[in-house]
Amino acid sequence: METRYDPGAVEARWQEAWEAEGLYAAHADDPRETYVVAFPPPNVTGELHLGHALQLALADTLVRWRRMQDYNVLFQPGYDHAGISTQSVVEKALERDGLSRHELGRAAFEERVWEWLRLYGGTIMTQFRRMGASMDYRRERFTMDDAYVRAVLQFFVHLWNKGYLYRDNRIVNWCPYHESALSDLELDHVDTDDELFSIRYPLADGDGHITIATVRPATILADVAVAVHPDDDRYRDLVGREAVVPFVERRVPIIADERVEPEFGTGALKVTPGHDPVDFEIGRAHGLPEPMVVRGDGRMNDVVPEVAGRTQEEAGDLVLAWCEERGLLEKREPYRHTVAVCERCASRIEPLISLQWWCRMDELKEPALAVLRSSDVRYHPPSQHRFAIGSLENAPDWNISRQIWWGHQLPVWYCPDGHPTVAPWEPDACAECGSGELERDPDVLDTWFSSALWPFATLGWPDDTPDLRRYYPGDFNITAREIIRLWENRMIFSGLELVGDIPFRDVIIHSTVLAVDGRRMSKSLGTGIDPLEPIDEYGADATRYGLQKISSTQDVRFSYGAIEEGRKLAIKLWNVARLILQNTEGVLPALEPRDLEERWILARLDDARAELEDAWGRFDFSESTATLYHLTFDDFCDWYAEAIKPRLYDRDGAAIATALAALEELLALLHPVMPHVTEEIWSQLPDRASRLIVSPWPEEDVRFSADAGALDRVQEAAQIFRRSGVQVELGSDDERRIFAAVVRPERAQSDGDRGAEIERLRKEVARAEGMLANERFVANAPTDVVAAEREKLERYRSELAALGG
RNA sequence: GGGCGGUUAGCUCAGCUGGUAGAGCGCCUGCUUUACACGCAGGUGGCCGGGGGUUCGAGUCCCUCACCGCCCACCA
Repeated sequence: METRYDPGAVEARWQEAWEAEGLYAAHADDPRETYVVAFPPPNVTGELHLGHALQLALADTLVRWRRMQDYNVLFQPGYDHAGISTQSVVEKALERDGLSRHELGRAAFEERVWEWLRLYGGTIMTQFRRMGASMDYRRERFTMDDAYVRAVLQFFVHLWNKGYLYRDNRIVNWCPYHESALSDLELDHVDTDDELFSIRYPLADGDGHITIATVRPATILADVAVAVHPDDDRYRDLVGREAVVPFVERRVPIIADERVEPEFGTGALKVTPGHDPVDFEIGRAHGLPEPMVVRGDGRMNDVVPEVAGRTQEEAGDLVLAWCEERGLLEKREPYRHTVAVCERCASRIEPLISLQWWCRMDELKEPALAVLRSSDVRYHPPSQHRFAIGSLENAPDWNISRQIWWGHQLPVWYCPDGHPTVAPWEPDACAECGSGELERDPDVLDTWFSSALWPFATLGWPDDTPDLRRYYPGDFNITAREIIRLWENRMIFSGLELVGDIPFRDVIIHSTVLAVDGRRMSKSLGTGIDPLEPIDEYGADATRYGLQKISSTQDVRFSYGAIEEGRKLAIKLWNVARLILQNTEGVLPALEPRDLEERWILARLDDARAELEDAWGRFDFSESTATLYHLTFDDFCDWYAEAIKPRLYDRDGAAIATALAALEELLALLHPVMPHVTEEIWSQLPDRASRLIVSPWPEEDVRFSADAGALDRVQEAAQIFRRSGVQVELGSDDERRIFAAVVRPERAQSDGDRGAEIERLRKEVARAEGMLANERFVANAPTDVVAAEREKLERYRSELAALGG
């Protein structure tokens, strides 16, 4: 065995070996109970970031634990085509060659994306392997696989047949560069210096005016109303009258709406439903028209001929000049505010009205709400469960169409009269008028539309496959908090709708890893950390351990300290294995554990196994890492290994046999978290080390932490040591100290320590006496609490007596 | 503005159903020759954010205030 542990070499070797041996392979005909994880497919163009690393560390630990418990585990990897994200990456690559997708055309562009993916896509799977993720890599799935595309289109057809889909004009976040609608999550918000203009709209009947404020004077051309707050006394008598929009000189109503913020500007809002989300809502509520003056490329359309084709700045200047000439420009002032921009290209978002496909949520969400309310599907932690229910209850209709090229093109064809025909493949004729002239809808589906099918489309749905029958529903899913509404809830309702069952029972919402200074990790802030750095520096095992240790709370600061601790743990394990293995020679006879420390460590390992099962069952990784750390350092290395060292040197057969068995068990418990180092050590153990023990539990079983009777026996032993002048401390269940007293009598305390111990016991006795003397305590506290206190007092007194205090 | 979470040792954080505080790192002291200095033994260090309440008893439950953060929605 190497003197020093070198994670890099060991990890690379085992990752290769495991996969070559097919250890991760899942088989539908394997009769053992299944354990299935629906793991978030990363973007196909993505690279490993801390979110992935954390998800992998947690999921892979659970998966390995169950695999060791003889489950038929399915841990399936895959990629998401990530529509806008991928398209943007490829477009940027094209730009470097001086090309745009519009020059290429749709078909050629799609071919470029595929080509790009063949060349550069998929690096993240290599990085998953470096984390030691035990996925069945042969089963890699992609949301653009032929089979998957079929599932997506089938989903659309299904929703259409159920009457859930409709088309409607809605205001969308429009990126003028990508010429596409963006979801709210594809936006960044940046502080921007603008100008705020106060402009007078003359009243149509008679004198006077009403002054509005705007930063986008060009959109004045599309105004259809002026709105004020219904409780705003300043304008109360103006409501119901009309104002004249400058430049276009159109008469528009003055209306009252609660969405107007009276405090802002003059308290009067120009209503532009075509170019502002709030205005759109107001417009809909008041039945206003929805004209638009800005085109998809951000320039002015020809609705107002004077500005046709101009930029918004130019058009705005013309409008302002017009107002100024007529004395309508009341004020212009610097104004700093946040502006939504495209997160890919930083273009300023243009709210535009666009004809979109929508999915009604009212009926679809009910079954999902039912399984959440009944906790058939549970989010962890519970606060996220409540959040998931709340956000599903309030889920608005789902905009499922996107105006980009990379993705699943809508399975909708239009005849010249505009009748839509929905079919999973190209129909021969319009379903409504029979026309054979059909043109496919150019839009593609929202990326999350296909993601919603992930747990079952990856198993072959819509076909009734052996995989689907065997591995659905799954066990758990793990993801980040902000994905709940986008993905989790949608997987649940689509699983119920299409397959008739929940996709998984548990959803683990892991902590958000913040930068060391407590801010969010982001590339733009320069606060991001590449998980490959700690993997290179400390090893994958250490990184897995460190990430789990810090994964308990909602937000957690990244810390190398936790990973450093993981490295220490791996090294410690390595060294204690060296101690045992270096002193093991030849074939050993099967032996019984003989001495107290041997039975003690086996008991500890047994208890630890139960503790881990409990902690992992509750997805409490903070507790599981703490258990493993203390088991290894304190119990196994500091006490047990130190105690048996002399007998190992003497080649004591029983000591060696037990040590090997105990080591093997320790490795098994650590393996789910630190697979590489444990596997490396395990591979060097003599065959079937655990079989060296005939019976780990002799009749005179001593299980300190589990068995109160055993504690009594240890107490007796301790009394004997005391009589021979050895000081021991019997805390209520401080087994390590008992153990120390029993097996290491040479560590007797000095007289000074003894004085301190007497002092401590006196304080304890005084405290217990005080509590028991308190009549209200005795009367009101639960009887077992009082009894426990009496017991403690008894014990402290006897220990004090034994010390001569 | 809405939702959620945090505030415990110098730092990063544990503290399960209430019984007067723990870990790792750091720091201090002492230990280097048959696993490990990437180590061992021991030690220093905390009015558990402020205030109020419930209780015999509150880091733990309730209310409130103050900061900090995350997510979502955002003022034309």
